[in-house]
Amino acid sequence: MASDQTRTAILNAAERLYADRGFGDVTLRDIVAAAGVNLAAVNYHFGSKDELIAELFVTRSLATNRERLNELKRAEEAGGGRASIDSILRALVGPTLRGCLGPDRERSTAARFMIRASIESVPPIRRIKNREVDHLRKFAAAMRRAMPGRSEVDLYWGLHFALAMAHQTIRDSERLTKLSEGACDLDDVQGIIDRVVAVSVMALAGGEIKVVEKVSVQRAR
Amino acid sequence: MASDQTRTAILNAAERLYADRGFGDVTLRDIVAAAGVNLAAVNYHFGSKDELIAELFVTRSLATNRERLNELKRAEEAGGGRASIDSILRALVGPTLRGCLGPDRERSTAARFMIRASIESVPPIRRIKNREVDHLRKFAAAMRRAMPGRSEVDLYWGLHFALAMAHQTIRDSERLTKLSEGACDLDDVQGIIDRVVAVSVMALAGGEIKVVEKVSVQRAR
DNA sequence: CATAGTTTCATACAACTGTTTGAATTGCAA
DNA sequence: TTGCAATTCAAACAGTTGTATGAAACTATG
Repeated sequence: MASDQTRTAILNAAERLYADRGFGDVTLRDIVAAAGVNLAAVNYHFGSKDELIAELFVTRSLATNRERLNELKRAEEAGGGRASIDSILRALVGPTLRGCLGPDRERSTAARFMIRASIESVPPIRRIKNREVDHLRKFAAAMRRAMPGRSEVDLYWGLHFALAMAHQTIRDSERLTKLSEGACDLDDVQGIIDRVVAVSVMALAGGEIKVVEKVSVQRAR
Repeated sequence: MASDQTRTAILNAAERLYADRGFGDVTLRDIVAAAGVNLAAVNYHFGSKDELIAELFVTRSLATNRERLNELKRAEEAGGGRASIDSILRALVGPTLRGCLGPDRERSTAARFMIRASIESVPPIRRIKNREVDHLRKFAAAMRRAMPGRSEVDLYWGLHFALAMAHQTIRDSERLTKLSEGACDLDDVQGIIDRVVAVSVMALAGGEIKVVEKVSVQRAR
């Protein structure tokens, strides 16, 4: 049963290539060359190029969502059923940022692939991506519990901005490095997470120091 | 001299198509069909597809930068030589947001094209885009003057986050609309600009917050 | 009007895309 | 071993891509 070997070789090669170069200019021939398998193997094992992409996206999407929800659950348990806004946002942006940035990018391929997928809206993915909203709704609900005084609209914008900062940091880390001439350390993942979370919390809490102190405590560990 | 007519027809059609559907799946034949000109006209007037894209990007890039700098200059004059951090950030994200969002998207094609260009990194554009850093440096300098007490790193991150929120809002406005079930009004451009600027200013001006964070950093090391 | 230079056009080209085919090979059960 | 299904492979397919060609149509100047 060597079929599994070929299948996973294709999946791994495709994920890496898509993560590195985007969906636009990666051909099936590139993938099979990188995987060391025959061209027809893709269609044999997956049916079509689109189905390969879809499988890749679904698998990784579920994994990322699971990781986020696990972290959210841990935060809620630690807080006696109600997580702090700080820890909620940390659960939201932490997994992706940790996966994409930092010096050890072993697992990062998966996360970088997801970033690509969230940027280049290719048809097979677009059809699936609607479910992401349902996933984010869980975080919106947790945020509502953490900040009952805040309006729905403010909460949604806060969530949106948190994801925006995280994603853009991953996508365009190069520009920030150039602009700051290396002063902004993109390898300090924990620092980046702290920063993104701190700004998001400020945006939601209107700059209350109490909340912020919590951030600093976690950062110092 | 009807050549100009054909040239601009191609430029307009290409810009609109690229803005709407991305660089990935817009062919020269799509462009010439939309422009109502012959297929060979593109290569005759621009040399190649890549040169067409490059010209489009350079033109629009200069226009956007000019608009931003004009707004920055006005803000600096109004402030007697030193613009407020608020107005600087407004000059940075305002033009793009106004161009891309809102109910009257007549001029938006140019701005949406620029967003596409900043997302899908196609070779002819990638070669040019390094100049953007020089442009952003002017805003970084203005921010430095407005907040002399702030560290360079904090300023760069603030600039980076401001752009991140603006771009993501344009790019993924659909998700926010769905998530909030229409509660977040993407047509209220001025409100969005205010929101992005407010959060960015908070991220930069949250004085005590940053101090606390800095202390915690020292403790952490 | 005539003519030189510019612009348009239909058409063809070579390269590349995802997909299919049918034969060859493999691994395992009888 | 024999037989059979699953898998791999080289080759070819039809479609699309950006680009090139050479003739036709046009424009403006003498």
